Amino acid sequence: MPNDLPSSAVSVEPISLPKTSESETLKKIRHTTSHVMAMAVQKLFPKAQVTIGPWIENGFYYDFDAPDPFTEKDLKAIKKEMIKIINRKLPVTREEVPRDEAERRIKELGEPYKLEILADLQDPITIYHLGDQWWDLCAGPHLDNTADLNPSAIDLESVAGAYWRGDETKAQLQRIYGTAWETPEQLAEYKRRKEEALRRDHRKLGRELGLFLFSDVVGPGLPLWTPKGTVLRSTLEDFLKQEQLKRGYLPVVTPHIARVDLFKVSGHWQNYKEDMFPMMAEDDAARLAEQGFAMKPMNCPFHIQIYKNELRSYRDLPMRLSEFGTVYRYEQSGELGGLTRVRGFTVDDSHLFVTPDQLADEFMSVVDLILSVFNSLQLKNFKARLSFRDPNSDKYIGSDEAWSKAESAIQKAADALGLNYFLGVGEAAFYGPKLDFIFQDALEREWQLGTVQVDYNLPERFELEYVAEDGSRQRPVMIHRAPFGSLERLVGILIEEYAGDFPLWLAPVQVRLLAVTEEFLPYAKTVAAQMRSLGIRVEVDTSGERLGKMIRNAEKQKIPVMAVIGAKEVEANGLSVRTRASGELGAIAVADVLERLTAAIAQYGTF
RNA sequence: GCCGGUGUAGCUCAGUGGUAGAGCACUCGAUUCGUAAUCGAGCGGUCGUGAGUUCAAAUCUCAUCACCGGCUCCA
Repeated sequence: MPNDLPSSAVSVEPISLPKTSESETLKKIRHTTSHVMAMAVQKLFPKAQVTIGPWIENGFYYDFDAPDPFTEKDLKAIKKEMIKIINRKLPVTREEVPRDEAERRIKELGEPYKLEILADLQDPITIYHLGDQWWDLCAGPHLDNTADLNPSAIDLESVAGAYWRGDETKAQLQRIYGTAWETPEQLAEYKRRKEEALRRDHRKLGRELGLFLFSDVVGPGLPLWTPKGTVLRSTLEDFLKQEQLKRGYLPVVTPHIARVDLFKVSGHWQNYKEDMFPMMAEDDAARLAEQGFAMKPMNCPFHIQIYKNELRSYRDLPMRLSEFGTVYRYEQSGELGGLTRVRGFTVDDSHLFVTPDQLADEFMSVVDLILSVFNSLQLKNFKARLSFRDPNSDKYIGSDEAWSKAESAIQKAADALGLNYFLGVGEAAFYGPKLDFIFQDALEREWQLGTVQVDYNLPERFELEYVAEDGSRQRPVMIHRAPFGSLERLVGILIEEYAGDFPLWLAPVQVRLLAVTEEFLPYAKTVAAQMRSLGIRVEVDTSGERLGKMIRNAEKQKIPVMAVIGAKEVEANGLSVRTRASGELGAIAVADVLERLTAAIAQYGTF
């Protein structure tokens, strides 16, 4: 990397930025700051009603019900008011009050949301006061005095709409996000890291590295893949296809659309219609009769048709049908973003049809595959979530019995594998529970990639069967699974994980050849042809620029291996190799470079 | 879909009512060069789109589209 810092820059103690959950001090600071902010807001906007204002990992927020939405301009005034409050050195005092007393006081203030919160609180009810000016229901903990806050370590970041109790059908509140630290240096470091994260943003890198694009004319959420981006995608596809071949998966191909009737049988039409593109019908009569075609939001109903094509024997099972199937989901406009949330994406989908006896083993071998895929991709930071249904919701198909069976099958397998998981109630698919693998992007937002799902319901709805050993007809169980989740989301996460610096085997361009002057271009082209014939992705820089500029350009494109060619190299039939990771390696014979490159690529290693 | 913000050249951005700018990229010319930017010239924008206000709109107003940060939802 170019070193823009003065070389005299001394190394300083790195500033640590703990998460709120890791620091009692930060918990206090952020609780108290959020109260100070709420007090400031109510001073400036007396009609604003308070609701909740918790700390979050990097700061805090507070939700208000305000007659007019806050704008970013309001934040400045609020911050100013907060500083005044801090400077008044108000003591923060805790008070325990009986429930009816709390109720009386809240009614006196006229804060309906607080009343709702109170109803859910366990005794004892605690109130925190800022001097005698303002109080809020709160479990604490808090600082002792507003003067313990450092105004230079506090910042208000953004405003957003948020629904009361996270429920779309309830009132929309105005949320203000802020952050607060022990020292101004920590705040500065926090902001610096946020900017750094922006540099890893896959949307920015995707454009800079020329991997994918969006076109207003094509439509939102519909990525277009450039030649380089397509190399990435297909390298990932090929990698997984090979892994799956080793494990007995059978590739299939199915169309992008199907009759609506198919989705009625599967339940998508009833339970997933909101997420589907509108039906295509020949005319209004057909539309009314719901006789039309729909883009597929999932691949399962199609694979099921292939299963059903013949009478299956227990000897055929497990049957593992796999497809990189592109699906279309009509996501709400505000949910779209980069490659992590799109409207058309490719699922590395497989559906395993198994006997009940095979379920546990198959499930575990799927998880094994998923973990080995993550390992090959050097993805280490993920969480496993058991995504079960919400018992109070009616958005699921199938019997309670089928659900309990599926959920306990997943939990048992996860336990047997020693997976460190957490429970996500209400996160299940409409047809069955899942084991999901969750990753973070550069901005610490969470995204689900890999998933395994156990499904007793679709086999029921499609009346799937196999002939058992005793000649009886039995119902198979389905496992839906996708290690990548979707190619689009995976590539988005990988770009940010690697900061665009792809490992050699994945890099869209693996080698760039740089001729010191144009007279060495013919030699460069000969070497390039040799590399290409070995399957190495190589480019020759024909720009005629100076070497320094060509290296700079290759570095900016994050090409892992550069090879410089001048008189010495031509003379010795060699290459002067420079890698992004290690810099100049000196002169190496062409034959050796070829051998080392092919070996490194084959082993997912580095040059 | 909802709340807030942003749309000026391929990219990054300046320009707040009076004749559209810079750097990089691109093209051409000169230079033939040894490990992160050679020099010069040129090309390039109905200022997201559509209405409106005004003698005059990139700039003010409204609508609309897209993107960004959240909420909801999700691979």
